[in-house]
Amino acid sequence: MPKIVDHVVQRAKFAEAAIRLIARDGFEAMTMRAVAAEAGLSYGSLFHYFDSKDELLMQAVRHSTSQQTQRVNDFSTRYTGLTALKHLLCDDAIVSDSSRDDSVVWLAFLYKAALKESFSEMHDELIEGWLERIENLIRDAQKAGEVRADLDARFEAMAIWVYSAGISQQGLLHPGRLTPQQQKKLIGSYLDKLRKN
Amino acid sequence: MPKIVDHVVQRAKFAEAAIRLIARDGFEAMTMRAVAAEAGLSYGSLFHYFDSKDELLMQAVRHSTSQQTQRVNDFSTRYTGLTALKHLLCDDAIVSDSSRDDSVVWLAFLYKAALKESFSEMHDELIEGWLERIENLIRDAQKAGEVRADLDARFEAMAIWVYSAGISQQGLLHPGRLTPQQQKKLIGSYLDKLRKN
Amino acid sequence: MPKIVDHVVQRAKFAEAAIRLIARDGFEAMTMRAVAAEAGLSYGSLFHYFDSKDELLMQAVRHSTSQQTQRVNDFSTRYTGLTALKHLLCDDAIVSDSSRDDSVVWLAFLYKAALKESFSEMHDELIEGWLERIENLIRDAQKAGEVRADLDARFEAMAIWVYSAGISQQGLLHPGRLTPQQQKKLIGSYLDKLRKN
Amino acid sequence: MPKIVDHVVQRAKFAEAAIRLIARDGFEAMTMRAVAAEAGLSYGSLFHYFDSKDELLMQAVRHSTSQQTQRVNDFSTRYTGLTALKHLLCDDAIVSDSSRDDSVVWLAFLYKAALKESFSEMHDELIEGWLERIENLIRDAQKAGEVRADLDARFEAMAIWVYSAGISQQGLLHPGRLTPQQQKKLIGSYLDKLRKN
DNA sequence: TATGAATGAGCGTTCATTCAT
DNA sequence: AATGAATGAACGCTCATTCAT
Repeated sequence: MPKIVDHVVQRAKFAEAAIRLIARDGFEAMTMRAVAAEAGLSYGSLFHYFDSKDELLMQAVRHSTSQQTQRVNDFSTRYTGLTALKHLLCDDAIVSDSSRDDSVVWLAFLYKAALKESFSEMHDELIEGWLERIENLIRDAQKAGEVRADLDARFEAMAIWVYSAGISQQGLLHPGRLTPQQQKKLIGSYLDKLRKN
Repeated sequence: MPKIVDHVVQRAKFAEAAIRLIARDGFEAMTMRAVAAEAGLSYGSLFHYFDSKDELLMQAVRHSTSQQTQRVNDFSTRYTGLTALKHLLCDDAIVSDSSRDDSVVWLAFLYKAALKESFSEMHDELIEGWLERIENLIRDAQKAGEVRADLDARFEAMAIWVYSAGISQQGLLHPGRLTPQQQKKLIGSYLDKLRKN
Repeated sequence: MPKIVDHVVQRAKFAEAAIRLIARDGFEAMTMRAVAAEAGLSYGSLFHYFDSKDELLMQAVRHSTSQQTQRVNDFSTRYTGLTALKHLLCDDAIVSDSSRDDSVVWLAFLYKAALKESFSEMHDELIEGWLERIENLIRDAQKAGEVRADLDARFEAMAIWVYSAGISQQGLLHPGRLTPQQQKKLIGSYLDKLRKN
Repeated sequence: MPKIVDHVVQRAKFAEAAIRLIARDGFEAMTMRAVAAEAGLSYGSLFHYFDSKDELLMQAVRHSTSQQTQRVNDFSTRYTGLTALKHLLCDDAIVSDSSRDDSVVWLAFLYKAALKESFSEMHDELIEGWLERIENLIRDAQKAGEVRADLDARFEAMAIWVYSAGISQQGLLHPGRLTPQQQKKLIGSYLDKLRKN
């Protein structure tokens, strides 16, 4: 019988190592050798788990977004409507020290998505998931009377999404100018504009 | 004197070639040889005009933003206040086929700015210029009674900026989902929220 | 006892898989993993049956030549002298679609034999067997009065051998220019030159 | 002005180095680094002159065959008919120590030609040239009354070609069994069979 | 100044072989 | 015996940068 190993665990180790290295120097400057070393595993084994460097990036993105998703799900069970939306956006958009790594990985991924079909498709799917989630929360908030009923939920979801994408981007690039507090304020200010009266 | 003009012209040729190649395959995939070939100039001369590949990227960004600035200046002389702001944002944010190249270069630049001091500094300066411009237009609009006087112009400028950055990003990645029309609508919808009553 | 049969059967399975893969892309492009997959057996077990990739090639050659030998033996029991020789040569030299795989493996083996002692020795032994067989058939034919008695059987055997080696090689490389019919005609034409009057 | 170098000379240096290394260990075992070192030139420059390792092999084959062709041309101007043919074949087929390198390169090339279209095409063209040359010499010999007029020149050219290919192959693999003298004798013996009477 | 040849460190990836289970 | 995960040296190839002309 072969050595028994948990593929999921090994892939996660590599993905986490990749996230740290991408955050430090970018995806292109990250070498596969460095990933193996950072993960504390051998160079050769890296290629048992990932067919290519690009696939490793995809897994890194899945890893970091699934962690976010998990946190978001926690909020969803505790809050509803506009409050849930605020938590979702704050968790998603706000770039603090603790989430800087994920943000750089995300930016690397966006860059790839702008250039390569396979990444673009994955990006599409991820975004569609977020958009639906936001749209549904807006509808909930409309039903609960928190948000003006005349707004088009889909359109507002898109607006909220691009807004938080912008905040995330600028928060990453200018942590001094756009502190977490300011990011929260921007989001709060935007959501207030949706409120009934 | 004519030599200096030549120098500027050559740099512009290289910058334009770089923009096309970055838009096609990304900055890392762009080779210096390919830039020279695309520009129709010799390989060796490229290094007379740019000390490094990174410097060429910076010049490409300067080239593409200066063209935008020029267009924006045209609007500024013809319009004022909220109308000028709308033109500025539409020109800056909206990603159509014709501006896709510039948008990819900008994304490559953002990615670098997230990782490398020298790019980050340049990004800072560029953004600061845009922010001031937006802030001043908001103040003008407030003076003209177009925009509510109780709003903090600086804060709203920041909000507008991140919003348009998000639109630009998503417009690049999802030209199908976020068409130029929808981008305009998003901007218009946002500016409307600033209007008095 | 049944274990030994199994052993032989497994080796044959691997050898046949190797033959198919070598014929497709060459020995160097053939990976041990691919052999195991093609054979439908596990990767690790391959190394229980063969100490190295080179040994697998040797076994592949043995496998394909032993099949030829078997066919040749059939002819030997049914025919004698020049007729047997003709059958032997046609079976050995002629490259049809069905024997292309074996021919590529043989070429890979020749190439190795030109470079590596261990392969060269094996090649020597195989050739020596063929040469003796041919020589004996020529002698038989001489005794039977089919072939001129003044010819040196050993020398003619060598000539026949290199001739058929050349046909085999060119038949493999130019199936269009050197069809099975033409190959047969070349062999027939040559053997005719040995005939008494 | 750039450094002035003779591309043809540089390519020849690399090709000769490649020929020596292929003859020693085979094409697959030959590394590009070793070629550069053997040629006394830098590793990087190798790729200015050859886009790939396969292209280097092609050039090595062209280099070694063009040398042969040159020698053959010398014979052609000095001899005619059967005598010229004998010189052509002896030069082409006979594997002595001095031509062993070329023969191994040729075998490596044959192996590639059996597997890869681009090599196969090049092989085709080379062979066609040789076949025509042989055919013409046979016709000349027929006109001169040296060779029986009833023979099909094209068919006999093919026969001679495969015969000499076989001799070359076996001469390479068994220099002990098939010495240059024996090779000459085989060729002479074959040509005698074509002679009138 | 202009040119393109030269350089070599460094990359992603491969893969025969080993070995723990 | 059987399995497939682990290993790491080695490969072809790239390319920014340097430099001789």
